[in-house]
Amino acid sequence: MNSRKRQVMVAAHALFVEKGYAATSIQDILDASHISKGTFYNYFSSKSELLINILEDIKTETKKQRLSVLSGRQASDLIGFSDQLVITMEVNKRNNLFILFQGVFASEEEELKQLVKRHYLEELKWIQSRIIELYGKKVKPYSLDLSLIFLGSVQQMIHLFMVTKSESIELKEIIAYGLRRMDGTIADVQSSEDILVGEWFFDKCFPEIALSKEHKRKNILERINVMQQGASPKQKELLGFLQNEIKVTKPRAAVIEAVLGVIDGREDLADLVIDYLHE
Amino acid sequence: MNSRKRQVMVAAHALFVEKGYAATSIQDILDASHISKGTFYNYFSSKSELLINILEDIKTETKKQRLSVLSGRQASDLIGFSDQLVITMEVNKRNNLFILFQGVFASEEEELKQLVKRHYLEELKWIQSRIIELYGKKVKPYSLDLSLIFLGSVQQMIHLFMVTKSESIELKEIIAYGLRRMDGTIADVQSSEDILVGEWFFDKCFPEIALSKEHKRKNILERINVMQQGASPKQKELLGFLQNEIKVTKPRAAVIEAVLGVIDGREDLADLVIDYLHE
DNA sequence: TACTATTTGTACTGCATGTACAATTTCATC
DNA sequence: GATGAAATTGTACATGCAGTACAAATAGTA
Repeated sequence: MNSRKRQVMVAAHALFVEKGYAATSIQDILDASHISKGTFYNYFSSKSELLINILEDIKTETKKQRLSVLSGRQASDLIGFSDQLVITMEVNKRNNLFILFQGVFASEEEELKQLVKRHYLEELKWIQSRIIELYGKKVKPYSLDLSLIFLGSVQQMIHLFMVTKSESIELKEIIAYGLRRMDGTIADVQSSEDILVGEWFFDKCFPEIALSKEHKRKNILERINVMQQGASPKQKELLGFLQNEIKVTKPRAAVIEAVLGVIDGREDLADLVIDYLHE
Repeated sequence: MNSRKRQVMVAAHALFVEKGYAATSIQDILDASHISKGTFYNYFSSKSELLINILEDIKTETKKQRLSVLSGRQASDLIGFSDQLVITMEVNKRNNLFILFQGVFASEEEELKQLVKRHYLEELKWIQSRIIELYGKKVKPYSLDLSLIFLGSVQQMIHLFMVTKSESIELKEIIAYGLRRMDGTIADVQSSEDILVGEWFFDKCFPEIALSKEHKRKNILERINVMQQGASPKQKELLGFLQNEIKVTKPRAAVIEAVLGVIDGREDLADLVIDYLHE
């Protein structure tokens, strides 16, 4: 990316984190990044568009880190999930995203609001899919409820600690506590068969956010990429085959299932692929 | 209150709910309430002070409604708690408080931020004390954790429905679901003796928010007031005695306990009073 | 009616976003 | 090193907002 543009984004990012979005005027950004107003409006049509750029940067950075945490581990590894959550929350904290999002949500910039909304729904969807991967298909009917309870609890706790400026408790502990509660809650909702939102909420209300076929495929390919890191040549060959076959218009389901049968740590992948093929 | 001031507050309140705080300019308020700028600044030193006035109105209104819901019922009545929560959340929704608070939190008005912070901590504290009343002293060590989980889950669900503009689920259902989960969670944390925040968090971090002696006394007097509605003359006499005795510098504990022994629905009150006397 | 308090209208300051554009600098290419 | 296109700058300008100041008009009251 253009170095001037990057320069502005870095300076603005720092200012937003330090003083907040609303409190940072464009003049502040011009001063901090040593550029003129004209140049600024060459690259960004407004302060809010600048923020959109920054947020998208953060988003892709988070996604990358989350995937790298998982490399070499199974998708059904609880520690892996916990680490992913810690990383996510740390990024949020480091970038003051809680405050930033709150400000955006109350602002009048429609585009920004949409971005934050979409980001929220995607994060929720991600937690939901990870919960299914971790706890198995039996929790599927309760997966969205569980996600809401988990995310809500954790965020509420973080919020309390931020409000009281209390540094005594670590993100890691909060998330670990939330995950411990998850076990109890799963047993609870399963035994009572108690459902509030239902697993298909997204598909009904927001088809564009729901895991579309493309979305699922991308997911699978990403997962395969992660699995390939450090795999044996034989495993790599199998994974490579899957990668190509998935992309084909009419994947040969029987062959794929056979290949899946001899892949190490296939369980999570198999679930995803079978779900994908059967749609 | 001065009718002009009220007139401004009503108009501004409507505008804030409709368009949001940030999006409402003072000029909008002047137009809507048909007053001049001069008059506005006679009554309020700024837009944020106006909002503070409105929020305080809403707060006292909520408190009043919450108490009236409880009249004629025991404090340990789960339905009563549920109704109180529904009322609270309905007020929040009607006044767009979620959005309003978010905006405030991201703004630069220190006084407003403090108000919202305090309000949040007080609400949390209220939920905590109600949970103890409802589920007994045995949940005390877990009461703050439970409050955070409950409030977080419910808010997260409401947030999801607001973001997706889905009207299909009622506040009442959400709260009922949250309370059903509470039972499971209580069993869970009790059997594992798992504590994250600890019951004394407020006392350690925020002594001014914690239930001070005065605060507790006020609480008891309010509760007695509620109990007096519709009570028999005899009961009223007993309650009236308590009301006076509590206010005294050195309340006669033995007498109070004797009187408590013959009051209908004394259990909750007795807990509060004994806790108050033993401090 | 006369006195007082409230209310109004208007004009002003200061700061913010955003536009327009001519003047200047930078930089690759010849 | 000269040249021309592209990037960058500085400046002036339009607009809208919060908040101040104050003289003039109005309403309420005794």
